[in-house]
Amino acid sequence: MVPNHSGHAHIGCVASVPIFSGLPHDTLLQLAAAVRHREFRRGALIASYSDPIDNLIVVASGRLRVVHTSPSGREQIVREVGPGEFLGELGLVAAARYDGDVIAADDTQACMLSKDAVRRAISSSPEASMRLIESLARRLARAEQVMGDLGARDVGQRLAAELVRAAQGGCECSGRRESNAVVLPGPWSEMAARLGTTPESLSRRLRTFEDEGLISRPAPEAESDPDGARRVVIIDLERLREISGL
Amino acid sequence: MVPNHSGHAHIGCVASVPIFSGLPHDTLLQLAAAVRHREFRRGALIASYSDPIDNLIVVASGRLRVVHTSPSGREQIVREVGPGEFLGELGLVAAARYDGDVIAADDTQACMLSKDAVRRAISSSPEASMRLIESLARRLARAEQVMGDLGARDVGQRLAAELVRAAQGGCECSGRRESNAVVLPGPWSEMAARLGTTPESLSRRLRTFEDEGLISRPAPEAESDPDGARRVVIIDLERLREISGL
DNA sequence: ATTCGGGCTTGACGTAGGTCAATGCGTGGC
DNA sequence: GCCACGCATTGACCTACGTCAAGCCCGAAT
Repeated sequence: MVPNHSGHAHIGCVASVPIFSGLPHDTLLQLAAAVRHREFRRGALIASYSDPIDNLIVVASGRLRVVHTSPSGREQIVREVGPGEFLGELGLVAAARYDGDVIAADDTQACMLSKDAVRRAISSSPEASMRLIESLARRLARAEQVMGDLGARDVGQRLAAELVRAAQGGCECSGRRESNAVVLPGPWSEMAARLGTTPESLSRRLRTFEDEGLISRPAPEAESDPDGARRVVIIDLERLREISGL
Repeated sequence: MVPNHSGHAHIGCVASVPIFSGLPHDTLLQLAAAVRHREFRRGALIASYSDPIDNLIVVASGRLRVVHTSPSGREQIVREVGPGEFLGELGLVAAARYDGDVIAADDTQACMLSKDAVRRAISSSPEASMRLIESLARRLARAEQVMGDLGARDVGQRLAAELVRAAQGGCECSGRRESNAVVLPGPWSEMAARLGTTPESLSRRLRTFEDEGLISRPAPEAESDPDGARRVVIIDLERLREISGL
């Protein structure tokens, strides 16, 4: 959020993170002392599979992403981390390694917090602990949700589910909803990687939904987001919902 | 662990749970006061999809399981909870509902802890918070691992991965390893539901692995676990590992 | 013993969906 | 202006895998 106008400490950055908000001032100072502020350009590789996790990475602006790549080259997006969210929590509690590549989905500013500093901070503050727990619990719930989808539903159902989720704004990975239109960040291939399928299959399914009059995809109209933001307007939300299997 | 010889409070049950171990005695008492001890017979339904989550469920013995069922009837095991582990953590931080059915995978004894009591307990103890965080972080890591597998790997690779995981004892869902043999709890259909496939497909893949001399499945020999424990001996771990894609 | 049922295996079959390749379009570079 | 590149779309193909159905084995119940 705060650009690094190289002041002595990035307290602003740390303090603006939800899980640390409300921390006593001296604790914040301690934390800020252990911070390394970094910027990544879209597409940059932050960490690779099996790299040791030795920082809690908190994103200030932009988006990071954890991607699993199978031997055959297929990619599955496993986590997306937006402003105020974090990454690398496993390192806090154990010696661990990334089990996927971490890349910048957008130009991103992030704080690298040494795990010891974070451990100290959270064990000194029940509220911070609670917020961390909350964050993890939510993430876990979403992860298990996706597990279930990936394991038991076909592409059509997953896509439908993603669309209704996006339409309800309940989806971290979608942009704002305007009337009944949804704007997706990034290219379709990205959503394909989220849904565990290929761009081609996704394209076909979108087409059938369009043909069935469930959605429509207006031309970009040369407005809004300059870079690859796709828009889709939901026509028959109810039908989509029942396709997704509630 | 401790049977409920209806003493006034089940402190033993609560105290033996890792995330609460080391809690001060009075806090334990508070917790114990808010406990409901329950037993479930294998197959029993503890909670259904969309039921409100209003307890932290800690299993003392046995196994609980969360299953997602798709509209077409396919089932995906989303979580398995063994002794000392818990379920329902999302209820601690938000009004939430189960997004899958919770059933007893075995005869199970569990403690139902009111969320308020647990919240109080953990906010009074940094160590307890830390252990809870650790538990969630690990679970999340495993969940994301599975997400990646389900989304990007085929059944053969997933099976191979599961086998090497089991062989290394790193897998919660496998029994002990004896030499290079692994014993799986429950029927194959169960593992199929974990791997996001069907019993038939699993059977075929096991067969091809057997034909290729990577594993073998000895006859039950009328020993060990009475009920449906399957054993498989790993012959070529290295090859399995490379099939799984490291 | 006979029967029943549940889990496992196998076969045959159909299809969802992944792969490969060609085309079209829009954008940025030069 | 042109060219090149990235993304999307579409078609053709093929295979992994899910589905349905039959047979089998074994343990439990009658």
